Parts: sequence; C-alpha cells; structure tokens
Amino acid sequence: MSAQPLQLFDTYERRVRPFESIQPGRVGLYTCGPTVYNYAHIGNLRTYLFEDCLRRVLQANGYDVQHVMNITDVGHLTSDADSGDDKMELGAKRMGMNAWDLATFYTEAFQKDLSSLNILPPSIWCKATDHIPEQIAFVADLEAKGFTYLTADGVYFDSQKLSDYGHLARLDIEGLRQGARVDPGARRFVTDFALWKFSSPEDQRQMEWDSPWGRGFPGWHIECSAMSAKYLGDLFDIHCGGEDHIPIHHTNEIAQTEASRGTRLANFWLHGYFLQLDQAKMSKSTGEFLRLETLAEHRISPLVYRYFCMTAHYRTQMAFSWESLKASQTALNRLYQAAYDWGTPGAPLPEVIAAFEAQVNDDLNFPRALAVVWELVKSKASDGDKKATLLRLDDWLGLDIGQWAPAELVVPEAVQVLVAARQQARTDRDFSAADALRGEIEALGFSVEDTREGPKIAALSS
RNA sequence: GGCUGGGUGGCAGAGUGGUCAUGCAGCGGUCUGCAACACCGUUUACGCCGGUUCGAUUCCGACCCCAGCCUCCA
Repeated sequence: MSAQPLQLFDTYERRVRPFESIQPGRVGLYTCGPTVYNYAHIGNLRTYLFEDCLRRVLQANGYDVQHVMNITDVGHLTSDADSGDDKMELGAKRMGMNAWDLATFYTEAFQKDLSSLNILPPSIWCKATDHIPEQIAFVADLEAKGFTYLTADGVYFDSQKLSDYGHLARLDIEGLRQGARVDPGARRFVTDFALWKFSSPEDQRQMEWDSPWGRGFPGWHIECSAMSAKYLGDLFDIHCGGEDHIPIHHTNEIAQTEASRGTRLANFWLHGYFLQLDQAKMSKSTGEFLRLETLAEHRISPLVYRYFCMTAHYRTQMAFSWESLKASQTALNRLYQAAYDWGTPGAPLPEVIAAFEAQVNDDLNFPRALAVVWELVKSKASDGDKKATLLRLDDWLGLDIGQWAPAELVVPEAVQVLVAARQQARTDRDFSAADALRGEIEALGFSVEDTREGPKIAALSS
C-alpha cells in the first residue's frame, strides 16, 4: 500500500534506516514534554510539530500508535551541574503561586497551544509528580545493581560503570573533562548525574517526598526512564525530543535504563532541530520570546506556523523571520482559497497520494511533500479530483483544509451604497467618478475588486 | 578549547556526480477602463582553496564561518 516503506533517521546509529516496529502493527512512542514553569515559545513548539508529523506518518502506515508524553513538574534544576534552584519552585515565586498551581496553569496553556496547532494529543499524559514511587523504585534498582553512590546532597549515577556511556551523543569524555567549567559539586565525575536530591535543610520546598535515602525530590532524567518503562516497556520503538537533549538528557536516560534493564531504551531516537532567531536558538533568557500569542498579535494563525515548520526538514535548523513567516501565510492562504474554489470533491488521485507518501516516508520529508502539493495545485486534473486528493493529504498535513472558508464579512450599509454607486458609474463609463468612489470605500476600510461575478468587497488589512 | 552537526539564488528551504525542487518576493506577459485577483512565462545559487573524476554544488582533505552540547533551554 505504501509507495515506499517508512525509513527514519536514528540518532543512535546516525543513519537513515528502515523502520520496523517491535510488535507488529503497534508503535510505542515517547516524546519528551515540557517543564511547566513557563509558556512554550514557538521554538519549543517546532519540536512538537515535528513529533506530530511523525505520529501522523506512523498512523498512515497502519500503525496503532501508543503515544506517551510526560509533563515535567518537578526536579528540573536551573543547572545540569545538579545545583541551582528547582525551576518549578523558582517559577512559583515569580508568579506568586504555589508550585502545584503553577504546574497546572502552564500545563493547560501548553495543551491549548498543541490543540491550536492541530497536534494530536498523546494517548497518555504523565506527570513526574504522579510517579514518585516508580522513580524511587528505579533508583533503588540501580542502587542494588551497584550503579549509584551517595553524597551529602543526593544519590548519584556512577557513569563510569558503563563502558559505552555517551554513545548516543558520541561524547568525547576526555574532552569534556578538560573543557568542564562548572563546579563538579558532589559528583565524582563530570558525566555523573543526580537520581535523587535531598531537600535543603534551610530552604522549605513545596514539592518533596520521603525516600529510602532521605526526604527530597527526583532528578530530572529518572522520570523519563521510569515512566516510559511503566507505559511502554523496557524497550519501545521511538523516543523523541529536541536536539539539545542528545548530549545530556537522553544520554542519561539511556545510561539509567541500560544499567537497570539492559536495553538502550528505544529502538529509534529522533531529534527535532532548533528554530534560529537572529543566528541563535530561541531562548527563554535572552532574545525575543515568541509565543503563538505573539504571532496572533501579528494576525498570523497557528496553522500558518504549522505550515511554516513543514517547509523545512525537521533535522535542520531553521531560520525564523517575519518575512519568511509571511511568505508561508501567503502560500497557505492561496492553498486554502484554491481548495475552496474547487468545490465538491471528486475522486482522489492515487498517483499523487503515492508521490506524497513516498516523500513523507523518506524520513519525514515534508518540504518535498509540499512540493508535491503545489504540483497538484498546478496540475491539469479536474477541480473535484484535486480537492479530494488534497483533503486526503490533509490527514498528514493537519491544516484543516476542508474546514476553511472565506471570512464572513459584515459590510456596512454605507459601503454597500457606495459600491452600488461605483458600479453604476462604471456602467456609465464615468471612470473618474468610479475611482473617487473607490477611494471613499477604502477610507471606510474596505477594498473593492472587479471580478466576472461583480464587485468583490474585502476588509483592508491593518 | 573539545565533541556533534551545518554553510544552496533577494528571503525561506529541498536535492543530486552530468536534466526541474517548491513556496514567497522580483521581472515580463494575458486579463482589467485603471487596478487587484488569477493565469502563463522568467532572471539570480550551491562559503573558500586544493584533490579524485571525462565531469562536482553533490565524494575526499585543509581552511573560514554558523549552530548545538560541555552552564537552563525543544
């Protein structure tokens, strides 16, 4: 059925290879979710859009996708040196809320963003704070197997006990040692990391739990290993996240799971690359912090951003500019208008669908797939068949093409009178009067275009 | 500094050892009273220097530049 079998780039092996699920017909997919201490910016959202494209492609290939996304609502420190403040506690102070309410607030904001981008919700949402016992059990297992050591401030993972630690990122351990500029703190080795942190005696935490080692909270990485094992098993099909997770977060998840379960956690590791703003990644601490709401202030809809992201391959860094975003807005509007004008759907064109599918099955080449869409738009096929085909392709694109309609326009009586007067002037071939009337119409905020069906009125933008 | 990845036309962004990406913008044309829309056509490219090759943007090496990670980050 598929034009071309699905193949994906696996960061672990650093190559594109054919995708086969571990169990026939089923795919276990784990995507690293947000730390809910602030809003998501559009750079964050690019990664979730990539994961949604993956999800849709898997489903189109006939897989039943069990999709798990975590919500990190505790334990993510402001420094990976395992020091610094907990982001949640810090965010709570900033907002004047307690940490639990803060988590709920930003979780809901995040889910709203995903929904407005037509990102399919995961089968399972899981919060770190709902899985403390699972995380403690995981750490206890690592301890029993001799992969941990205890310090004054927590339980640490002994990364030197694993011979291939850092393989995912091709880490140069010696180079890291030399380049390390951070205070190693209580860690014995640069690449060791916290599994469980003790609460500081002088600082009362809002989020803390008892454990066999003392009162405290889980390290950041352990939640993903513990929760993915619970919902998807010790080895599942695909694990995704942003490119920044390759060297630390995912490297450490693999280390924990290898030590405890003897697997590499996921069969495929896929990573979304950054959106660049002014030659740097979009950051929460420097530069502009652009949200979907910011785009809305510029009258750019979330689906325009979705289209924009699909014009670049997920595995390349993409430059953001308002100019290129506007280009996507123009293109998408033309696509919507064309599909709308095509009228009633006819029969889908199998060769176009096959050509499209061949592209998306080739490591999610959505830019190339969009080229197929535009070839369809310009093709000689009948309008009805084009429409039916495009609606089918929207299963992958997620652009709500079938639901689009021109904006309902409320035209004031005064404008309608002027338009009618202008039509009369044109009929009388009094063009200077007609142009004057057009000026009056524009002064009231409307444009008028002459078409075969008569004058077409639209609201002037800005 | 180390490691990983990347440098394509005005912008964004695919791809390939020798023929087209695609979108937006620009230009020319058709249409229009004039416009706009739409449609048709179309210009400009592969960081730099060597090497391999009949031929390299595509393969190899050096260099320059950019990004990611080593400090929170999708």
